[in-house]
Amino acid sequence: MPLSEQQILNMKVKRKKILEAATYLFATEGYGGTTIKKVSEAATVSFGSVFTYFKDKEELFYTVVVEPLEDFSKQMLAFDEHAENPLDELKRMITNHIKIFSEINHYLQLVVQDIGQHERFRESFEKLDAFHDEFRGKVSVLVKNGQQKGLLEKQDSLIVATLYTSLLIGFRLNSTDKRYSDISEKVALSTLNIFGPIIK
Amino acid sequence: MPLSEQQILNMKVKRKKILEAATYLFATEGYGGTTIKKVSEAATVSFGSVFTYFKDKEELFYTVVVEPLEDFSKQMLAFDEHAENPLDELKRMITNHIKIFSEINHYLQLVVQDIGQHERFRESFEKLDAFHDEFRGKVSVLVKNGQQKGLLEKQDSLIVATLYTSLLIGFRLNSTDKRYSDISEKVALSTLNIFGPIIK
Amino acid sequence: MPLSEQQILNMKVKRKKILEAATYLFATEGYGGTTIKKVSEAATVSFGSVFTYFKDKEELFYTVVVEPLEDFSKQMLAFDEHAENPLDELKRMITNHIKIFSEINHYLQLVVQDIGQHERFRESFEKLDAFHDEFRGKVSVLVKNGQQKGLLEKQDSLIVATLYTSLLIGFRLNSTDKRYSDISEKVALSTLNIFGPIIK
Amino acid sequence: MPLSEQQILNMKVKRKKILEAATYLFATEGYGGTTIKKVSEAATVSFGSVFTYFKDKEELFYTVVVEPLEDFSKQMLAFDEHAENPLDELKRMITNHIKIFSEINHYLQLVVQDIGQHERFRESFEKLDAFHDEFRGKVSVLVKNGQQKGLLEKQDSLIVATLYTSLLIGFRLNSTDKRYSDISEKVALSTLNIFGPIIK
DNA sequence: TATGAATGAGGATTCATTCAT
DNA sequence: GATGAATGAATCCTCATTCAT
Repeated sequence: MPLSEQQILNMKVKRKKILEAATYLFATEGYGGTTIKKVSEAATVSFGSVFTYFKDKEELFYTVVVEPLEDFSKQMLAFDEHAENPLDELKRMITNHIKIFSEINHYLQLVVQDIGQHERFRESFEKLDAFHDEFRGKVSVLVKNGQQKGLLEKQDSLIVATLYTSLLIGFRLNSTDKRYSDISEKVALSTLNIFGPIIK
Repeated sequence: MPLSEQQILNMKVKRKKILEAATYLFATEGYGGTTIKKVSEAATVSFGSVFTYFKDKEELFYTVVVEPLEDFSKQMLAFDEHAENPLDELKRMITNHIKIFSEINHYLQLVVQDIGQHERFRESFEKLDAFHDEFRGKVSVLVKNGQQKGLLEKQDSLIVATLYTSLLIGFRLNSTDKRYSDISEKVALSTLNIFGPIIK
Repeated sequence: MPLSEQQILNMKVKRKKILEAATYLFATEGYGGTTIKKVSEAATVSFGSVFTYFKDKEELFYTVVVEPLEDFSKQMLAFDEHAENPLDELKRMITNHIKIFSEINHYLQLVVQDIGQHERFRESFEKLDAFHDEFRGKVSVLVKNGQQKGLLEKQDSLIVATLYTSLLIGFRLNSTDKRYSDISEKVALSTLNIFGPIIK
Repeated sequence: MPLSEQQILNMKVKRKKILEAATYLFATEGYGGTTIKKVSEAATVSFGSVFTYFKDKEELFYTVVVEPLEDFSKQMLAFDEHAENPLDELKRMITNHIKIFSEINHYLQLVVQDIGQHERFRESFEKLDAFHDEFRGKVSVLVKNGQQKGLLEKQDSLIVATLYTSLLIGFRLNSTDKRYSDISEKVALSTLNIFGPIIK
């Protein structure tokens, strides 16, 4: 007797509630500071249910880090590195990225934790690392494109791409409480500078 | 019976060994993943000794975060925001900062953890935050100085200062394994761009 | 709506599969080491079904111990304690018993567990104990019979009967892996000695 | 600062109390039915102390099975398989073994559990098995010796030795409650029969 | 001050049992 | 009857902290 539509739906909702609670808690209290009991309470789910959906705490953490990555990755890579006008594309990209980052406060904390303790969270770290490489690579191509067209000054494009990621991450970490939106335009403009635009 | 010179020295050495071990462990395994036993073993110190030097785990963490801050702060603030030639000073400053950051891999992990979980580590976070404000403020003054002298393009100097910190932090986080030194010069040059130098 | 023939048959088959799986698991992994999930998987039956057939784990264990007892008892008592020729009867009996025991490896493990932990498994233990008494009694009568006919040397017949049971049990326990059949004839002969046959 | 004599003594006592409580509980309630809490209470020791002395439950079980083996083994092997008069030696041995077994009620339950679930308790089982082999081998030599001297009838000596062990184990299991001592002499005499003594 | 055994509260995990479908 | 998700009590184990030596 297979599960009914309704049951499957309920389960999906439940699973999502757990993941959301876990994301928040892992981010704000760390892996060790997060207990399954806290998660179950925050998700308004029974204690045992957490284990119905996730084998153990580690799998829960892994899922919380890796599962959003696909969607996040898609958003972050949504720019055209071969654009006719690389400078415009760059501006659009930056604005977009800042917007994306402004919405993933907790997730980013998780990511940073995972990176910092990559020995401990090896598997999920590898996924993150793979994405990071892909992302930097693509940004780097766009930068080269801009440089060849004489729109950006010559710099090591991979380094610049890395600095750009660094900036995105670091800025989000630095701005825990403040509202991004108020200043995002200014931020975007200043950020563009990192790429050394020749005519703005 | 007062302690002999030698004893006092031994105790200082021991305390330092504990702090070093704790820094490494807190950074790589997190607060929850770090146990006093691990610390004592990594420091080649008896289990009980850790409690001789630190009241409890929390105090150990606090110390590990806050104690290096004084020295770190001094190094980070060692630039002249009223320099005659702000652009040169900026270059000098960046190079210096990158060098400093290259040496504090583990400590920075700690800092990021502390910031991310500032609810949990309130006291130490406040110290970090205070330093951050001071630092940004001073950088911001230097930037304004440069702008007034027409050497830097006009931007919101506080935002730029924040981005600069973000970049320093983010870049260090991103470069877990690679050797900074190999690329630090290029990084410094690209980083300068953030400040919008008009003539380089 | 009464159940169809087929349904009733299916249920009997299912029940039996569960009992067989449970016998094996209780025997090899102990009561505590056996979980309902394992049983359901080994019986290729759904998790919930185990509870359809057995109220709880305890009832399952009880059934697994007690239900085979009736049949086992019948087989074990299938000898004539008033036989004309007690020595021949004894030989026949021993051979038969050894054969029976050779086929009940797992069940015997269960029995021994039950006996060893009789406090815990009081109810089933009582059934086992009752059978044991009956069995020893009947063997003892046969032995006395033989002694009176001058075919067996005088010994305490109940003690001998107890030793005989002990030997059957002990030998089965000792021979986990080896094939009984290869040596069963020799074993039977040597076992006979316990009864002190005067002319063999 | 090494532990004082007194402390070391206390620890030995504590360790022994735990082992005794564990032996009793494992024997009467099984591995799964025995909880660390029960053990600690029965040993009048704090819960945590059990883990100070034994890494985990499994190690506790292992120790409880294997540690007494050395002493037990020594006692059980204390007979001369090359004795001038094998029959006398056999009698002495049997009496001695019955006495030994009369004192190890709980331990034997443990052993039987270990054997029955040898898959689960592989390591300790191997130790038991090794002893069993040695024991049977030595008994077998004594039997052969007796047979060559015409004091015992010809039988497969290894099978007889196995039957003998079986009987010792089986009898102990069968006699949970009764006092051995009352009947041990009769038991010894009847047991001797297994070896087929020609003149008694 | 140094040491490491003692303690028990707290946390992860398991699992028998219930129950809605 | 059949199924398997939901539940939380019970269990193993860890570990910060205490304290006797």
